[in-house]
Amino acid sequence: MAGDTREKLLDTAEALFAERGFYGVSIAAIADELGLTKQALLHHFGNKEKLYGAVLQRLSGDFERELADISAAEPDASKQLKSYLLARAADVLAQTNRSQLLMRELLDNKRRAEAASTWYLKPYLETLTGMVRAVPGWTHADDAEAFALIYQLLGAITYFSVSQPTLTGIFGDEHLASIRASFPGQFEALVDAALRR
Amino acid sequence: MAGDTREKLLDTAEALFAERGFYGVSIAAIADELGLTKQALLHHFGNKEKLYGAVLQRLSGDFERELADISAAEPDASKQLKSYLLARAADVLAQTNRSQLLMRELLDNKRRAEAASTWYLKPYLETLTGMVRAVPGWTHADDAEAFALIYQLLGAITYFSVSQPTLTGIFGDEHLASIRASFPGQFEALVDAALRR
DNA sequence: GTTTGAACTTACCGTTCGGTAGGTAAATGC
DNA sequence: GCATTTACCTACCGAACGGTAAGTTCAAAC
Repeated sequence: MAGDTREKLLDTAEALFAERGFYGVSIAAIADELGLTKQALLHHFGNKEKLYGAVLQRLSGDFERELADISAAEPDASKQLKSYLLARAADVLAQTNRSQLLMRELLDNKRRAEAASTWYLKPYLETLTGMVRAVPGWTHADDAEAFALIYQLLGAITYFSVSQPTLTGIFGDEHLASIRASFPGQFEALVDAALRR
Repeated sequence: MAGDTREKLLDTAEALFAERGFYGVSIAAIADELGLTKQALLHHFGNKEKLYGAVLQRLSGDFERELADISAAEPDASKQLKSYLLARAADVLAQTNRSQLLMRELLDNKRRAEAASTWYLKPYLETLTGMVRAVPGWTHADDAEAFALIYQLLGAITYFSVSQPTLTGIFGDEHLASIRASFPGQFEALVDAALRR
């Protein structure tokens, strides 16, 4: 299978899994969206679980690459962390798909057999906690403290991202737009406040 | 149907919906867990969607009641907010079920027909933003700013809560226990830092 | 110019899904 | 004491599910 064919299949599968969840999408539905039969998809990925795994694996690769890029571009570890978090906040507001997919995976993976599929998060999280301990005032924090901080900040972003569709229903487009507009500034203030201790 | 029978049915349905999601649970599976046939469940709730709706409605009632209790017990609005957030953090770490269910609902409700089922969050969220504006330094914040703050703090809690099963897989029980232990303190520091501006 | 293998296809299969129809047995109302 | 309602049950139904089997088509390899 050509590389860009594969990308196209994964794009569609990723979008649908994000929107409806693993159990909410059939392979036939994904194939339909692509103009194929479900057997064509099964031919390429073996079964539904493997297709889902391929989607997650690509996502995790992109994730780590993004983090590595920022690490390479910015020597100051404290600024690395801050700029990474702000970049993620901006990214996640613009495109909610991947946040939703990751959130679904957090909710579901305990039940799926190959839990291995999510352990890829470990190096990513460890890189982040390493960055925390490079921040002045946090050099003596233990693993648990650094991790709790990271998770609280990632949570602040992700939760909002995931909620956006619902918030449109609750508040309407205009009000949500103004909330969105004030989000990055608020979040930056939160990051600054959290890191300064 | 007797009140406590209904509670028992809703308890089981809530636990399973939280664990597997709407599409991941069949009414037969819920009924099995209760020692009934699926037709008995359908008799009580009409259809699957209505059963799910009843679960959400009960949850939202409990939610608002909890918030009202704290408002009644504590006159200082600033302390109300803080103690509510800390109480939720403690609550959510102890029992992850309801966080998971709400998260799933955030992810799915856009697709389900009766979006009305989640708008119940609106008064709850408005009460919270009202509390924010009673905090010194936040009296002149606009709706959007207050809301963004609330969501960032709720997100910090909820994301961690939802992630716990996965984190056990990544880090093991012992390390997760130490993260859990440091979480409330970290979160209190985050709340203090966020409110002080 | 034949072989091979990838990219699909149609045709199924067994299972499970949500939901309906129609019944029974026990409690409740009058 | 009879009628009605409630709480279940068994027996189905059509549709959709994930997956297998067995081709067909077609381009590249040798």
